[in-house]
Amino acid sequence: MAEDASEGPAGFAKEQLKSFIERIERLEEEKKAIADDIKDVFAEAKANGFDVKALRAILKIRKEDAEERKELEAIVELYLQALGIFV
Amino acid sequence: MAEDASEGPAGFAKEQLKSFIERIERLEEEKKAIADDIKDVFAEAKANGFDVKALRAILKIRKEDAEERKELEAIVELYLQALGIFV
Amino acid sequence: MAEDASEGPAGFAKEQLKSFIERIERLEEEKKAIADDIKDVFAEAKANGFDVKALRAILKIRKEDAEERKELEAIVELYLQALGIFV
Amino acid sequence: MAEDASEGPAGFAKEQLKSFIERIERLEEEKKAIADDIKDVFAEAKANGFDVKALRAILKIRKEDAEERKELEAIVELYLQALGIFV
DNA sequence: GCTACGGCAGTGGCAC
DNA sequence: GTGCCACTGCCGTAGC
Repeated sequence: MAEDASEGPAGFAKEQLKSFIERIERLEEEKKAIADDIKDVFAEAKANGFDVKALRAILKIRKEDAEERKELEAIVELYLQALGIFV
Repeated sequence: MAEDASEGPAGFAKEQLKSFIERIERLEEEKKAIADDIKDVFAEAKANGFDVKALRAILKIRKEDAEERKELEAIVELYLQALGIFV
Repeated sequence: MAEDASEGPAGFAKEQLKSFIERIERLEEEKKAIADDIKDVFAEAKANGFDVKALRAILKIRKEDAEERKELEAIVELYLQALGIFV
Repeated sequence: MAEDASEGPAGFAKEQLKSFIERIERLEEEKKAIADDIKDVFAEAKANGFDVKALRAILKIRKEDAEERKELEAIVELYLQALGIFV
């Protein structure tokens, strides 16, 4: 037989391609489901009288604080390394 | 005491707010984890010689097809219901 | 003469197109020149014993602080508006 | 006095550091201003009926051509130099 | 050369 | 029904 079992007439791994496509599509479905869940939570919060825009602002600030903290730790680490020669 | 135990001095349900915030943050973490997984799959596909841009194009086409199909089904359903009155 | 002097046989404003293209190319050159200047400054700093990575970290933090400050002002404004009914 | 007047207690040239940071921030502002100008030109072109995507494609092609030409010239130059030994 | 990041454009949902 | 805002995906740029 002239060709590898894993490759079709087109000369590439058709099954592998199919697999990648399907894995991604599956993951994207999951991602979308979670995005929908998030929407639901906002809707529920709103139904309980919370201001969605304000909630978003809070989430944003908390996210940025967390990131900034990580960055700060990184830069401290960086400085410590830079100073390491003197320690 | 004039106010409900679930409400603090600020006059709103602090615990409830906290709950909403945390639920959303948790979901966003999950979403991000999946996004990372998708990235990994693309990377793996690339490592296996596939063109990522082409993969994206395929995914896009399939997605559009799926949506068109859903729309078609929806409209067919609508017609069937409309006809149902007479059937 | 059947056609406007500003339009060629292709039916659109060739000169105008040329003008847009050249304006953008000129601006992109300027942009690149500045990017190169920035690179030079980093190189100079490095030659003076500064850690480029640390410089970048500082710049990033300063940039984010400035942005965050703007956002904070925006959210304060938001709150003030929300409270406006009580003022 | 053990240390240079230009260095503070921290043992490095604080003023120099400040200078580098500010020079870079200034240049980045200029760069951003130009990027905004470019945006404006695209917007203007669009308002005049041009397809922005097509404009970008043209710019890309011209840029690649220019780069290829430069590379070609560089290699020709290299050859000429190599041959120069024997000429 | 590849990877990661940031900015921009297009799309969809929400409020008015 | 229209306009506005947020989200996602895409592209070009910058760093390792």
